[in-house]
Amino acid sequence: MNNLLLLQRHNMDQSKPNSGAQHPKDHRKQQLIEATIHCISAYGLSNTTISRVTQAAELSTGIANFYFSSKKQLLLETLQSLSAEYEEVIRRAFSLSETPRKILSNVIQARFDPQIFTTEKIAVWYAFTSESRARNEYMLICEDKDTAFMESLVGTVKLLCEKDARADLNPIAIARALEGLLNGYWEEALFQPDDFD
Amino acid sequence: MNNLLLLQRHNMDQSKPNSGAQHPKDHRKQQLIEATIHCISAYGLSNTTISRVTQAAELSTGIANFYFSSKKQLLLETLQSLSAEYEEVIRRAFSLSETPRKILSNVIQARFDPQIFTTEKIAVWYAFTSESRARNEYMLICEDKDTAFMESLVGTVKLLCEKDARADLNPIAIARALEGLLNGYWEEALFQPDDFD
DNA sequence: GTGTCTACTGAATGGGTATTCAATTTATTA
DNA sequence: TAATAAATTGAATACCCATTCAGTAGACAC
Repeated sequence: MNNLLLLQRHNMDQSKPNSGAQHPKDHRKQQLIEATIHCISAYGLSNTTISRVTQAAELSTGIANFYFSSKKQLLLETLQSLSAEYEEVIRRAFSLSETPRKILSNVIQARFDPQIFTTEKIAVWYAFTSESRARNEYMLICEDKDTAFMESLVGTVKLLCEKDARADLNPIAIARALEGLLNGYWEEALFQPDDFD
Repeated sequence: MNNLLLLQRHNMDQSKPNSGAQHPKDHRKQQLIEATIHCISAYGLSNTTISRVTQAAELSTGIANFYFSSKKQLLLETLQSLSAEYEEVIRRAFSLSETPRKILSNVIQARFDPQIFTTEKIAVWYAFTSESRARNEYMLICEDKDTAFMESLVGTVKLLCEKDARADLNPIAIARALEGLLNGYWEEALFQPDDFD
């Protein structure tokens, strides 16, 4: 209980520097979303319960339905949060407007950015991807994650090929192989937690 | 009910040609495993219930616990069945002992073999992969699937590089990129059911 | 101090689901 | 055909879990 109160205070305090952009309410939501990511990773989507999530967040059972209309909504917002974070990291890497070669390098780096390249988060992506056939809301988000990245990647590779006057190379195939390679490293992280570049 | 009886007879009849290797019991198990694959693909692992599985198999509720000690066991054997099938298809492609180039081509073909390259089965692989962090039994099988394939792939690519006297190429990197490319097509199948080579 | 508002709690509720098992149907044997 | 064994059923059981809501605790106003 003492921990709980400390945690609340701590969160409240943190909310002040963030001007008005982030309400105190959002802190609790974010806290629950993070606990959800942890639980999906640790127990799997099928064994992620409200009770486990709220326990991981060191809050009471009822809190989840106080901040989210339902468990379904909590899961959806968890995926949305993950997606927004991913897109932000990748977008930033692209927006550093330098040479195509540098952009490509930055994007590859970005895929290993500790903010998104986490065993936990990768496990959660897999979980939602696998359920996306059953849930259209998931499908749209998961699909977006890949296509947005791929389109930008193809564009950059195309620029690089033109710059180097390598018309013999197929930018789409190269971008695909690169994306596949990166996904391969992501998947590997799932099986071997101790993993390097 | 009529359908059910026809199905049973049908299965029994089929069991006879298979000598003693496959007991009649195995038919029911296989039938339930196939229904499980369908349900995981259609509803997701978290919404796959015994009731749904048995309904999909057009059998009674109790049957699952008659052939499998528990739901957990049914899921595990479903994954094992999928894994055995995958390995068999890939192994066959490798064992056709021809030139490295031909082997490589066969292996790539094999990854699109209709026996394993099915939207349903790919969705199920994703589902189990995502839960593998939580369940060690899943982890071992999912990991095996990838490493066994990769090792053989690296070996073949290495042969190919030597044969063509291309010491400048890195076989491991090439094999990884190829595997990534193939996985990319698999993932795409999840989102775009109408998909070609 | 009293009152009110907001954030939060956690026991209680209700719906769902895995599992059991006595009864029934089907196959096998005498 | 009758008797016995094996396979299958599905209602009953017991458990789990999402959701609710009456109640508690702290913050702030007066």
